Amino acid sequence: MLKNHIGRKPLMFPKPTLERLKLYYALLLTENKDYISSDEIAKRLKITPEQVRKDISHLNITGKPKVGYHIPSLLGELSELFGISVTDNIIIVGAGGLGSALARYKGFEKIGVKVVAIFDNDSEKIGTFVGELMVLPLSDLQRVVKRFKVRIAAICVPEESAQEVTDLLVEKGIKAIWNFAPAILHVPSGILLENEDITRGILSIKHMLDKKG
Amino acid sequence: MLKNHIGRKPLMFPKPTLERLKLYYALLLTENKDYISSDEIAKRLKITPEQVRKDISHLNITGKPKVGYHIPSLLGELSELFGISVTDNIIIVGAGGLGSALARYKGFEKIGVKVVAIFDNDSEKIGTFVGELMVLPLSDLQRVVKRFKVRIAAICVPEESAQEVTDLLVEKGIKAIWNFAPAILHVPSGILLENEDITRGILSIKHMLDKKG
DNA sequence: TAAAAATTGTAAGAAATTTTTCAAATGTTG
DNA sequence: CAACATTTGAAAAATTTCTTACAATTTTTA
Repeated sequence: MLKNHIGRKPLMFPKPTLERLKLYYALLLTENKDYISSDEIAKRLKITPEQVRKDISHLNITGKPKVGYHIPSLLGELSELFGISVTDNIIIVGAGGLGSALARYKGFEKIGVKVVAIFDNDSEKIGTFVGELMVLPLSDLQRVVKRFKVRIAAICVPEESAQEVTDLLVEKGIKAIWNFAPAILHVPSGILLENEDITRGILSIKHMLDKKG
Repeated sequence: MLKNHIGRKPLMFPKPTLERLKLYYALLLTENKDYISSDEIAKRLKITPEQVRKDISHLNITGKPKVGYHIPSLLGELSELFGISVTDNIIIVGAGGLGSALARYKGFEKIGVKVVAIFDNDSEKIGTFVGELMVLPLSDLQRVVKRFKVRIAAICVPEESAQEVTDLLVEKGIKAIWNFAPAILHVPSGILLENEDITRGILSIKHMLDKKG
């Protein structure tokens, strides 16, 4: 359980519930009906409707028997839960293939995320453009973080410099590290670390393909 | 629990355990000592040593009191568990920013994954090179899948064509879909689907930053 | 309007996972 | 070599998460 201070509702979410709530959010975004039943969400996501109802029961929302849940309300609750209504300015460190792809990613807007800068150490890359953004040297980091009130940084540098970059970011006031490097990073307590190592996904696939169906 | 047929050991893994085992694998890859204790693994990954021991107890390996676990053996067990010793030829569909970045990703080799082709529909892109690979039209799909015995395909196309591409891939004999599109995909039973939607990671960050630390 | 059907909400029970505890084994030190 | 410290391994307890079961509510239909 993740505890939460403010009142209103219990506001404690089992971690697995939180993961599923993200899926509901993604699903509902593409839905253009007004109402949806737990049964339908369940079928689409291959889980049980009871599970869906239980998850949703954590939110400040209530469904209508025989009709289902009001999708805009559900989306509203989930937006609030995930802080989507507040736009976060984020920065990307590392303008290689992954960093550039991330900088151009179209999906950020609808979840309240805006990439305000991309950094690199390589003087060949500095000054070139990735989409609309000019690649900046790390010496501009402090200025940008202050100016745009950046709390989140994505790390897209090679494994060997990931820790170094992390330390620098934390020093400059970054509060959350979104790590795309295949490295185990260390952060001071109070700093959030989210690992996005893509090899994990394919390890699951390989495991399942070989060991099961 | 994920059940498994072949004997030797119980070979059933709680899903959370499996996730942590991947982390151990990543951690141990960068380690060059001979032995490591549950305590050290735990400290690095910010979990408890008991948890680590319990996880490792699922494997066909046993630690030495006062010394710890033999790292090469542990790596060997984990490699086998995740099928890393067997190389999988995978293909990428979608030669945009993300697809290209993925095709150039260096980390695949050490987990037994090789990208053998990248596809796109856009005639502007077909024939251009991404690293060493020429972008191919989807009409070449069948040939490549057969020729390289491809079981896994990564989907890096826009949301709106993701389902269509999925259907095509399944039809051509692909057994596992690694989905990078921000879409809820449907696959026939027996086909594995692994979602890698990167927005999920940052939703977690936004939630935690606002609601807690 | 009353009965029927569909759907939510929740409490209780079951299952899965994590934490606690502690005995057994193996090095290490005096 | 004996006492001690460290570390594993495994059983038991506690906690968390999921499933089951069913009552309550609302719409539909006759």
